Amino acid sequence: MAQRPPEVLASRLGYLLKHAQIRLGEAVAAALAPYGIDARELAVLSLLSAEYPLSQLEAAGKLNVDRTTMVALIDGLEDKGLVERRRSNQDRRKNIVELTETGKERLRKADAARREVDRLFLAPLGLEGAEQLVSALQVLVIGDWESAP
Amino acid sequence: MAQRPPEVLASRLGYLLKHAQIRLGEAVAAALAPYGIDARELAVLSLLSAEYPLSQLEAAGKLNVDRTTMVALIDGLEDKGLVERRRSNQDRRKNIVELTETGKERLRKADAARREVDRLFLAPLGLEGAEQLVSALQVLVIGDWESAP
DNA sequence: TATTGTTATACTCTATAACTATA
DNA sequence: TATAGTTATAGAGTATAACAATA
Repeated sequence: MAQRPPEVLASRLGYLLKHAQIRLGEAVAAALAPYGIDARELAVLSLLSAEYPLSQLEAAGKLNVDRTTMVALIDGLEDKGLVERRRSNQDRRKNIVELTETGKERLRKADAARREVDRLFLAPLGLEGAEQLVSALQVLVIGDWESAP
Repeated sequence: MAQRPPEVLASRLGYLLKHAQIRLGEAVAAALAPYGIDARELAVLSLLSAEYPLSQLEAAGKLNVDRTTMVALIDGLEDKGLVERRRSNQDRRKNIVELTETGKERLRKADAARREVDRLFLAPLGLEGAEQLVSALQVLVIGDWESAP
């Protein structure tokens, strides 16, 4: 297990963000394990479910992963029976990726588990504090895009 | 450059923490480049400056890096003339790592640059919002240790 | 010619195992 | 026997380059 954070580092934004992410990541990984997927695969399923239809390259762009990485990601999800590739009729170079029925069901359950992890993770802040934290992070991460659409 | 975040992901804590870290990390890397060190090397210098004396293994433990990784890290800092190894007299297996005068000076300037990046990064939140965010992250990351000393 | 998906390859980062010296 | 530092090696993860199919 990790040691108590050194005081010099404990006030640095980078350190705090990194370790918050590490701890949340461990909790999410544990919560998702029973569903046989990891956090990134869940993100792929969520994206494909929300924005249809997406080709592999379009999904890769939105998730900020390389297209070669996306091939392996979709391979994995397809092996698990959660998504299917089909050729686009509009552009036969593109693979439209869609969730199977199994994939939709898995997404529903796994995402509920993830939301519960988020809730427990933020619990020490109280309801209001948790909402403030999420809002602040949204300003920092998404705020830029408001002005550059 | 990255695309605007997909709406399904923009409310997820993991996504927000990850991307906040990515953006801050890019800004910090750019700000530190003139000083010839990266964020982790700065963390090593800060730690060695704050807690003296530390052996390589002790420093590795506090920074949560493998001892073999620490060897390479110290090698790099030593090549740059920022730290020096010396055998501990109490236990000749241990390398005490200490900052050189150049290292102290570099730390001072580079850490000022890092603090300025943090300040600018948090500026959209206002002073109070920035303080609230840091406090909330400290509760999430450090809070646990209060009860387990 | 350019783009999409794919494969093979190379690269980066970190961890594991084995060795030396010290305890 | 165990620990600290080191080195060499292996592994995971990702990116780069080249290729086939399609536009």
